[in-house]
Amino acid sequence: MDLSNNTIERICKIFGHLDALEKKGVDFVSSRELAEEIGSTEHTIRKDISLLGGPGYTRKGYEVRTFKKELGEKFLLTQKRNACIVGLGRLGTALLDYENFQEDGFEIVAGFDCNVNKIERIRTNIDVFPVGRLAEIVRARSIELGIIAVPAEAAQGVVDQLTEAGVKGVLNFSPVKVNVPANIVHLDMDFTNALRFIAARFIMKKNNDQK
Amino acid sequence: MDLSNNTIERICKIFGHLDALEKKGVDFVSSRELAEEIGSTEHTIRKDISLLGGPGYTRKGYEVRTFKKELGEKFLLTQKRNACIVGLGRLGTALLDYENFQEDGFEIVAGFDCNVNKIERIRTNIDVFPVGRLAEIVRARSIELGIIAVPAEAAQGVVDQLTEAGVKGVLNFSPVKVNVPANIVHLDMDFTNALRFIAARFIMKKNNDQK
DNA sequence: TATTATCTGTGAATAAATTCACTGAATACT
DNA sequence: AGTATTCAGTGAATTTATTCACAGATAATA
Repeated sequence: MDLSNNTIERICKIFGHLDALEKKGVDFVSSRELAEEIGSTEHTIRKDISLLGGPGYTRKGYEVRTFKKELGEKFLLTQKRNACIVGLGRLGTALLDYENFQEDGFEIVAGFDCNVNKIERIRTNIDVFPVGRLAEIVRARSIELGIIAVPAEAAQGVVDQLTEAGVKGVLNFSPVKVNVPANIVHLDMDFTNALRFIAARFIMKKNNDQK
Repeated sequence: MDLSNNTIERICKIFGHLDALEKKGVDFVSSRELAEEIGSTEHTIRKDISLLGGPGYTRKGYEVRTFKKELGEKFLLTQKRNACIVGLGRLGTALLDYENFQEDGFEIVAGFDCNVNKIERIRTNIDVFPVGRLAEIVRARSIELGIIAVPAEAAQGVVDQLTEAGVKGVLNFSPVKVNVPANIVHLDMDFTNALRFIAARFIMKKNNDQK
């Protein structure tokens, strides 16, 4: 099984939507509805799902509960995955109690910062530690995912420590590209780039409309 | 000129990297170096750049200063773009003084929240207002970009108000898909989906390695 | 029970994105 | 000088992703 990044991204969105539907008590959902919800086409969705062999029912669509369960078992979040946040500035502390993580199978089990004063001041029910204890805690708590919320200049160092300590994935919020070993998955979320992207898109749209 | 989203995304990353290089005092950069930095190939980069008609020099590459300037003029950030943040919880306030925005041509000129107590308590040099004044302030301050940091259930309503008031782009941090009119550019940044994506990728990677 | 409508699943067709392969040009080196 | 090297630019080839088109199946309808 070899899914493209595009497919994986859509599958993740589908999973989120199935979760919402399940909570609403909806039993079935069609490829058309899913497509509309996640911003794609029914053809693409069906192709994606066909790669997973998911069972769909004529004139009904996919059964929300079993389909979600299947996706969960196949590669998502059957078991809880432990994560940690490194860098407890404004963004890091905001992420520390971002409730949606917990709801969705990800548990933040530790926070780290190099500034001990900051650590003492943080009021949260999540344990916080100095960065010096990172490797130790990552191993002790079976942390699989590292979330980077440190300033640009510190990001690569933190990533190195995390991968050294054995995390399997890194979500990078710092505004620099980080290098990770080939066997580690990582994703950059650069807010400035996101704004640039939006600005660039609407400039282009304007140009095209003028034509 | 009709650039694909992939191309635009790469161009944005290139722009960011050119900015960093300029600050370091580097004069020229090759397609190979850019590719490595943004995680692509030199071929793709050259194709992207050729669509813009950027001038490259034999055995030297692209001149950092002029190339960055060209990109800026073409569609990015020649002039400052005003943005606002709606929702001043932990994430919203963190974004309020995310310094990188200012450095990069985006200026947060207002924050909004429905909870007046919260508004009064915020200590920042950015003006904050009740959501009721959103349309008024968006117009008065020529706000082009809206950044959504409200809870899921409030997101669509805020987006509607923002687009009604005339913003051109929306960056959505809430964990739901929002609908925008066709002429508005928007981008969803769902943290949970990002973690899911990473988890899914590394599960797949593990499966492939076992083969 | 027959008919119609709707939805999946999938091979084929199309479109899009990436990579290749090569030309031309300027620098560096001998 | 002359030669080798490195880099941009670009049409062609290839790969990848999306869309189409239709068969098969079941539910709804009459």
